[in-house]
Amino acid sequence: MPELPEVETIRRGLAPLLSQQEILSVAVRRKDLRWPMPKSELLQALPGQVIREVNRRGKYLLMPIGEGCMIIHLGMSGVLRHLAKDVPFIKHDHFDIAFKNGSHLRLNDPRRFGAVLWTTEDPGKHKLLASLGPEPFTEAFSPEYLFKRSRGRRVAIKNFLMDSHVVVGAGNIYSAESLFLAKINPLRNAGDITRLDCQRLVAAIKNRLTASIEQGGTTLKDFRNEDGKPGYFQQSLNVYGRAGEACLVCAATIEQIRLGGRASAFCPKCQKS
DNA sequence: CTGTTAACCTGAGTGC
DNA sequence: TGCACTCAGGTTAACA
Repeated sequence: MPELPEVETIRRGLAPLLSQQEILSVAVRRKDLRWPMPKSELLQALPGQVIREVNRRGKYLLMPIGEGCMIIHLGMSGVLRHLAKDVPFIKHDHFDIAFKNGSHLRLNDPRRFGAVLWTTEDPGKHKLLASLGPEPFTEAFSPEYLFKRSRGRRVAIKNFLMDSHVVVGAGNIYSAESLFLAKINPLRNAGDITRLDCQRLVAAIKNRLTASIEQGGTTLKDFRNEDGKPGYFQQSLNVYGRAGEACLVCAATIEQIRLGGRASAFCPKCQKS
């Protein structure tokens, strides 16, 4: 479900709500999501502590607590909500933190592709985070970086952009939307992208991610922020989910193909090459 | 190392 | 109603 803008939306919403709130208790309601949840560590380490910050690395939320750091990933269907008071558990509520002030932080994840992890080391050194590519809003994600990184690669540019080891945060929606804005065909070989293409692409990715964050993310079906509210960026989508409809720029019919197993929509006229 | 595919899982939608 | 099938915002692991 969530790509970078949705995770960032949740991060910004949660940060002020959780600051200064002392943790009363923790509920780990099943053994594992994508990976086992470290139940005994969480139950031992969290109560009595405060979530000092809510940070983000790619699509991972990082919450330093006491001597360690909780890492949460929402997978495809995860929803992390802040509940002002006690609310009964519903189906697929897998993890819950109760605060002393009566509020809760609760993770619901039907498909269970998400994760709740715990580390006492630098979270950046965690196995899952250590090899991630640069954050899209940093200078490290530059046209030159993308150009060098893509040399010799024969994967389609869309799959290349969706690889979190190249750049974090661009999933199926925003890779497609960014390629549209940059006027690049998603089928192009990554290795054939020119320096000029890289300039356009890097600018397009930063632009689309920023615009979506400003709209509170994209709600296709079930994305909700920490407060239970949907995002509005779906109104700004140009190609994702619009196969068969008219391009908003040139009126050509949006096409859809499958790339790396994912539906990939593009405008055959605006994105010829 | 590169590239491709299957796998993890539930739920919603579609067609018969 | 029910069944079979497809698809969905992510990412890793296994394979050629």
